[in-house]
Amino acid sequence: MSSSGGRGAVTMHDVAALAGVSVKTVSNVVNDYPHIRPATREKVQKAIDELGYRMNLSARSLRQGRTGIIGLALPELSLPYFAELADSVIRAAEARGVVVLIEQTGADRQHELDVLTSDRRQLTDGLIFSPLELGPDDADALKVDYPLVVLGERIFGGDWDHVTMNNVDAARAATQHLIDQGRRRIAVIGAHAGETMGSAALRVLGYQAALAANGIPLDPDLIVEGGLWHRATGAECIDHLVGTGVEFDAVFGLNDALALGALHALHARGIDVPDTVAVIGFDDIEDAAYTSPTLSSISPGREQIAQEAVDLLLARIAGGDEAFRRVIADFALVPRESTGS
Amino acid sequence: MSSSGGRGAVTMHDVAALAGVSVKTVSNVVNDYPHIRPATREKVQKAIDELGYRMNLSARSLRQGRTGIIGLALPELSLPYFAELADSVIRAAEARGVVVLIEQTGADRQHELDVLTSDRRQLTDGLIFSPLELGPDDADALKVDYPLVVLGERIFGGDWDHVTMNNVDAARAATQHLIDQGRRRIAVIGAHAGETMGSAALRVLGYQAALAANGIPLDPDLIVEGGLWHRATGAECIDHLVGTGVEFDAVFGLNDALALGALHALHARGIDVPDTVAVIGFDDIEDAAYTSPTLSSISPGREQIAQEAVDLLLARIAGGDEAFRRVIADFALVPRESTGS
DNA sequence: GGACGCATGTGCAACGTTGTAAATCCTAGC
DNA sequence: GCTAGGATTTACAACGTTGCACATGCGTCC
Repeated sequence: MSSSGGRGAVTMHDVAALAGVSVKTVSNVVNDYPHIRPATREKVQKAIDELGYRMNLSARSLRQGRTGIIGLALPELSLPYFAELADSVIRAAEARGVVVLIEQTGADRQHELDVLTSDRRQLTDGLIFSPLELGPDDADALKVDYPLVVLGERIFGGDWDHVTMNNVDAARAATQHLIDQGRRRIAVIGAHAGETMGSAALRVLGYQAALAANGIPLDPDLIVEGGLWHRATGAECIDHLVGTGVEFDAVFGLNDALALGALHALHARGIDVPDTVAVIGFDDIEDAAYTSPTLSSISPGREQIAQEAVDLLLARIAGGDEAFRRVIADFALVPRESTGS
Repeated sequence: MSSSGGRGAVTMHDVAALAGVSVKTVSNVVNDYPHIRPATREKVQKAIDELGYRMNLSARSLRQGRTGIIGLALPELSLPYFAELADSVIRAAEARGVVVLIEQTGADRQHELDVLTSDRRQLTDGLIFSPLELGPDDADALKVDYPLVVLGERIFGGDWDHVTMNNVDAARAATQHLIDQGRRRIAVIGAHAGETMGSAALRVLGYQAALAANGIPLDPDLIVEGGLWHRATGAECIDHLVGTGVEFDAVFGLNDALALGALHALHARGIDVPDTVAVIGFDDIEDAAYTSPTLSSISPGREQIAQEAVDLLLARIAGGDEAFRRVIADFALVPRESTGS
């Protein structure tokens, strides 16, 4: 009856007493120590089952200096890309026997800094960190004394493991796709002025490279600023573009949320997608396949990113090799209706 | 320089030694024990700062029997409703000084049962559980010996706290809204045959009530089954409806994902929304405001649900009152373009 | 026949913190 | 100056587990 749970205080001592062995033997059984006679193992297992024993993880953590918890710090779960990323990270972690503590930074720089030194780091064996606001100037803050894996592009070349994607090439592919459809006046929305690093800057770089490779002149009026990559921002960018009267026949949203906001705003103004304006996004969130029209996008290999990140972190936690690694995930162009496919 | 972090082993003993007090005094300072001389407190604080001391939370947990972590079990984060719910729960928890461990059940019954008895329950002080597949027969499994707050409708009247919404009334309001727009052939998508409990059954009940109240006959052909409430299912439901040739001028998606899938499928078939077919969803996910056309929905008071759930759980963890409570969150109709607003 | 070596099981201490109860310090009251 | 009584501080044990070093048991090799 007593069920399990933990509150109810059945410890290794109880199991040991019932099985007639020492506490340490129970510990050995639980931890799959190899040298145990089958009979003993069975006896102990029976006692465990009978009492509904569950390991006290706090005690184990105290003793081992490990919690079996990894942290995942990201901007916010209500952004679909990060929700899907979290989903993948949790699955990957579960497959490897650890659990995930999620912290939201709200894309606030101070909050991102805080997360690195929070008391909670003491509760996790390591951190997978996806910063949005930290820049090269904050590199020092990332020199932490616990295992850290950084996702994304904001800060290069520090002493930590890094999982990223080739933003430049991916953005170039997205832009090239628009060009292949015959578009020449391609707007980019969500740019971050003044940044030379980070996803925004790199993706704009890829955009420029594609234009250059096709001999299309760069029109600064087609590059629209947009701080937060939310749907609302995407809509505002379109409003801005239309407001300035600049001509455009395609929109490259630096992420899908921006592109979705753009779709929305274009639709509201009666501008046909893709006939009048083609739209492509970046991230390939689940939504992209269900909008009207469906949204072309760049699939960033989210699953791969999540798994690599967890693997790198666990390797770092386990100790061993010293070299910090950079993993670059694969991307793929996913053409859909919004670019006429 | 040594920064903080925790790996690096500075304990209360170190602080005590540096400050020239006992370990317990350090503990007292850290825990804001009232009777400490200001001079002592200052001395200790200085030592703490100097050494960059951080409390070892595993040790504290072991000693106190509490971890400061609460669990949140939900189907999957890639479903926008649950991502947004998780966002709200994490915020609410943070405001109250606890952190959240998320477990995904994948909407699998066995996985939902496992989560209740998992070793991880030992790591959390309590659980907020949003089951999708458990039914009344599983009520016994929910009789656990740790603090539990159940979200949603699947299982009523057990010995646990419950945060829910009035699904029947909300569904009735959604249906009534469609009727108010002059619709009479209203399809429902995502129904679960044979269930008498759970969101699906209750929302269908509200749908039926609205029809009855307006003297509209119930046509079973307009009630379309749909197990998983994903976008893909919503699209399939529309395909099914169209396939059977049954006439309809409105669709009530039992959640927004279904409704979004329906919008998609209707668009693909060239059926105009809302002129030919009006569509309403349920959950009011962020997406609903950005689709084309924007999606009318029922806002379930997600923020309120999250806060109440965390508050109930923390109250239960703190002990105290014995009576199990049921909180019913408010809902609101949010009319948008998809119903002609 | 004795010793060696591996398989198996055990006792003890320690992980870092906090509850308890008791020690010590002060200040006011006489 | 002396003492009661609250304010402060402290020593000790215990939370449940595991690493370590060691004890025991047993088959095998010379």
